[in-house]
Amino acid sequence: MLDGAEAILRDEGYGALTSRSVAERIGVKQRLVYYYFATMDELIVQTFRRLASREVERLEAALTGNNSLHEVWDVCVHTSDTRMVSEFMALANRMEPLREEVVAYIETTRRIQIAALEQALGKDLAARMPKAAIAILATSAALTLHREAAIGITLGHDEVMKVIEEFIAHYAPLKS
Amino acid sequence: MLDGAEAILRDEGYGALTSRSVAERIGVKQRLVYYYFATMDELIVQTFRRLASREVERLEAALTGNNSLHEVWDVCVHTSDTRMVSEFMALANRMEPLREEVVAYIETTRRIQIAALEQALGKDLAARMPKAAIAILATSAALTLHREAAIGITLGHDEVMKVIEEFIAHYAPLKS
DNA sequence: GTCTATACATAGATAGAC
DNA sequence: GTCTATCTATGTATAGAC
Repeated sequence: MLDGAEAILRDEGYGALTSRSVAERIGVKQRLVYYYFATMDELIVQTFRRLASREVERLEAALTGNNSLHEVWDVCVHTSDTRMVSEFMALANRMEPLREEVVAYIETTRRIQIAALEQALGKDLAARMPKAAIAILATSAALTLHREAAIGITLGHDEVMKVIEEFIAHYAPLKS
Repeated sequence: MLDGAEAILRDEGYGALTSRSVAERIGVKQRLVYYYFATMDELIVQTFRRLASREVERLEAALTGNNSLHEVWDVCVHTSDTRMVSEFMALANRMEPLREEVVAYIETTRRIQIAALEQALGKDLAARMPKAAIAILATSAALTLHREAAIGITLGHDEVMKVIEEFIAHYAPLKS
């Protein structure tokens, strides 16, 4: 059921996420949704909770690697869940219980990204730029690229990816 | 009526934008919305069109100034419409006529931002970084800051604003 | 132009049989 | 656990009076 909810959010956005659409997606009747979840809000929160913990796990695993910065960046970019996080952020504006979880999730991922930068950059020259700023610049750009690509915009996309990847390659040369 | 639609999008998101909510907002009956607009989609497209042309005008005016980069950045940050552009992007995913207009709008604003960077940076060292990349990094971060602030996140916000403002101040010293 | 009234679809949620 | 059936609220959109 959570799988169905995720699929709908990813493919059609939260406007299409209804008890009926979830039920149809997984081949059961609408009533069953309310057997497992008291309200739609609860289904949404639990869907987010599962997605968020899965993402945090991926990021934490990437952080332990030998090339943590590359791996963390890879997780940030090659996730088809970017669209979903965007949907959850929109929902969070008017669902208090979800809001708290989204806030906690974003702060956690940001801290992991900052940790990866600190490991990679050390006391290098790049230390002039606060790690938090680099993390926000890079992840914001990744989000924008996904959102824009979804509606057919590509202007400048190659350039910004190149800049970020060269930055990473420069300050965190690959170890084997 | 367009004012009412904007207010709702800004305050409550597109999920709350209905013919009834617009009518109530401006103190008329729901039927009147369909006197002025054939469908809700048409109201949405026209609301976006007005907002977009207003933004483009502001950006173009900023571009002609003596400190164009500062002014363009100022327009990008000090617009309470960031939230709305976000809502329109979400809507564009499932409304073809709106999609085209949103694409055109974003490409236009990006070109203006790039023009401002070219004026300010000239053949400076910063030319190593493509202007399109700088534009995307900065505007994406501005969008993220607005969206996150709306749900109560501030982690790293001061740092990234400082980085961007110092970049601008460094490469485009203020002229009087 | 602005209104009352209403048709019709679909949303969330519940009752109760099997 | 899963179903059929249904209640109520709210959405888009239209008919037609004033």
